[in-house]
Amino acid sequence: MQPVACQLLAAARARGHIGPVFGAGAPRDGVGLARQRHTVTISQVAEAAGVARSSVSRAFTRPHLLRPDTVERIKAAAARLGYVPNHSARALSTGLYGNLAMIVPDVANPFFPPMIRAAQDAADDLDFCVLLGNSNEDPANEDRLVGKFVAQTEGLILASSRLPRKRILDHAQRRPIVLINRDVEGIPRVLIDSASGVAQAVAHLAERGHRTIAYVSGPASSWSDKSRRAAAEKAAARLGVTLITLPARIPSFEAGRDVTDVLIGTEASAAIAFDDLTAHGIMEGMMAHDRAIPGDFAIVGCDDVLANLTRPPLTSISSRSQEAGQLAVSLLCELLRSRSVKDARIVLDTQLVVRQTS
Amino acid sequence: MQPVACQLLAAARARGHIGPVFGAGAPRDGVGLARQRHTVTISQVAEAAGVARSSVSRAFTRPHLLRPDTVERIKAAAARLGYVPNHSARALSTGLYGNLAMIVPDVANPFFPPMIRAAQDAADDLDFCVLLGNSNEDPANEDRLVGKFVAQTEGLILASSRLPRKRILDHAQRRPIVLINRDVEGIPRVLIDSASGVAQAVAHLAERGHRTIAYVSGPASSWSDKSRRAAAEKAAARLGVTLITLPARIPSFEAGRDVTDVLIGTEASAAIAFDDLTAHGIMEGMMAHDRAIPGDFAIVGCDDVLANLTRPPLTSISSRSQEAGQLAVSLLCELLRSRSVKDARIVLDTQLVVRQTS
DNA sequence: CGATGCCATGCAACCGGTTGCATGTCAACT
DNA sequence: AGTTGACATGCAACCGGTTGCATGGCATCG
Repeated sequence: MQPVACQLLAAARARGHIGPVFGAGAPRDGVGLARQRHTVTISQVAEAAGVARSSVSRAFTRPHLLRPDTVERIKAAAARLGYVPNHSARALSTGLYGNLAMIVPDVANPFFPPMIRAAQDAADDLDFCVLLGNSNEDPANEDRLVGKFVAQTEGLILASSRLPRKRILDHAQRRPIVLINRDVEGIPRVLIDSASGVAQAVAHLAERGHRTIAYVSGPASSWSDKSRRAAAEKAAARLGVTLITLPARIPSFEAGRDVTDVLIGTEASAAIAFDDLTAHGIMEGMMAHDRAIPGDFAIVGCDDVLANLTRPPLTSISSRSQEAGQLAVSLLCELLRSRSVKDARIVLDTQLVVRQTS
Repeated sequence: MQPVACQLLAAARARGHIGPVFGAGAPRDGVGLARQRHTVTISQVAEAAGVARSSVSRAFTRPHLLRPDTVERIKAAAARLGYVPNHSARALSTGLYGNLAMIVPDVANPFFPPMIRAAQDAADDLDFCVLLGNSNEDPANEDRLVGKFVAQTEGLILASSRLPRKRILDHAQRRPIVLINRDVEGIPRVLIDSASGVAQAVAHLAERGHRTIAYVSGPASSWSDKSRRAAAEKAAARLGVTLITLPARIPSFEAGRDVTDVLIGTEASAAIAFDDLTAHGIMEGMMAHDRAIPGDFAIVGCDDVLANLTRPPLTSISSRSQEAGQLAVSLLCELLRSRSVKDARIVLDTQLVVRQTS
């Protein structure tokens, strides 16, 4: 690392944890953030334009109440002075923040960025700002983030929430919440029903002659994982093939690679993984053990985030994460308008995308 | 799509664009967002605890000013009522928002998520919330987002900003700004110096006997692109190899694949691409034309976001996006503390990572 | 020409915390 | 016992917009 960088980081570390800058019950002594330099306020614009403060306010929020030339004059003065409305003041008096929050387990997991993007674009269309949180797959952390965000957002979107049901219900009582890939009755939710795709995958593998199939699972608290596993078991039972389940804690390339050793010791000749990352790890693991894919071992991923990136291209189950992100925002707005669509449950079904690993 | 989803989206569309909910100069008539249900305020806690409002405030922000048992009593009352401090009110009176904003060209471009995550984790440590923006590679949009965010953040991080220099300087005058991968004098910046890696790549390719090398460029307004191209030209000149440059507008798999047709018509036997996505597109394009990689054509990517995902694994130039994200936050905090580190310029050098496409 | 009413604007209270200053209490010290 | 001062708490102004109500001007109508 460059010396400057080191120095700065060291300085930051040394001082950084003096105390939080903000947050519920946080003392702010000794942090010494410089207060924002004096900004232009509505009063200064009023004075410059020779009108009352309220007229300036109206010029921006309800211009039809003022004479057009007055609006013009005020806006000109505002522009000249570089006036920007103070968000907090406005939020305080209107009770509206203009913010939404979105919390995901891991921003860097390729499943989420497209979803985040879609949600953000949708929010942006409605002129909301998006606060993004990263729970790091940790319920306690997720809970903390919700606490941080509720104080400045109209509502929250929790994607693949790892929170206990009870906590979600608690939070939902304070602020509108929409869930993605988590099924809690009474809370509006958008579910990507990978179960349908998983069932297709099992059928597909059975058809190719596989008699024992492994399901390599994901996070225990994940609704998606539960639903995928259940679908796999059900389909297997119906088709008379054996299904075994292997755990792979946090979904990642490494987790998949590590589980391969166990996988090789089983009867399974094919695996369905919780997600594409895990599947890819298994692919590499198998190849490292000189197993040909799909000749010796077939693999199906989930969420289809890698598509043709792998060699051979990975068979996977389509995900509709972008639609989910967008719908979650729509749903949240609906919820904000009328507190009535309480129990929406939108299900997006999925398809098996056959490529060359199966 | 499911009927429910359709219906909801239709409803959202129909109503959605009545007008923005918030924002500078946005009328809020007719939107009809329900005001947040009545929340517990400091006054209610004060009454419940039998103290003045100011004491409640102090119990949370400077408890050492109060007798311990009073603090206890107040906190108990607050907890019982479910009091949560109002973020806006606090921000209004202190002038501190506790928010940072980060704007990137494209959240879904795999280069950014790790950087976003690192920045977010760093901000979280300092108890800041992060507002995320997606400029969609569009300067006008980026400008608009800055405008939306300044009103509620202490400072902004612009990653790979596409804004004209002038605009950046303007914005920096209102709010502290830190840049990532954009070099504007007077604005603190963190630069991932891919030039060093690009030079290594050219040398590496020259050594393998390539006499003509193509540089497939990225966005014209990108600092990274300019610096990579310059480094490639300089290294080529020094080593006596010919360098040709081909444009590929927005970095993506498709752009890379599309440029292949042109590439094949040139003398080049190797290419360095603006990023890994483009490189991957070129790989596929070449394979579609029955060119072997690296036998017939060598390819080097940049940013190393795909690593061993491709077949054969892509030679690339390491990026240090996570460090960059983290450093940007440190730098911004530094800037907030003392308005003095005005002209920091942190450079992170990079390395060629040789895999199997070269 | 005076009454009527609409329209444009101003006034002042309010949103919910924070904070400088004033006040009151009590212990310690002369 | 009286003075001093530290400490705990209350009071009220303030942060910067928003908004219900009051006011004054002007055009319209009878």
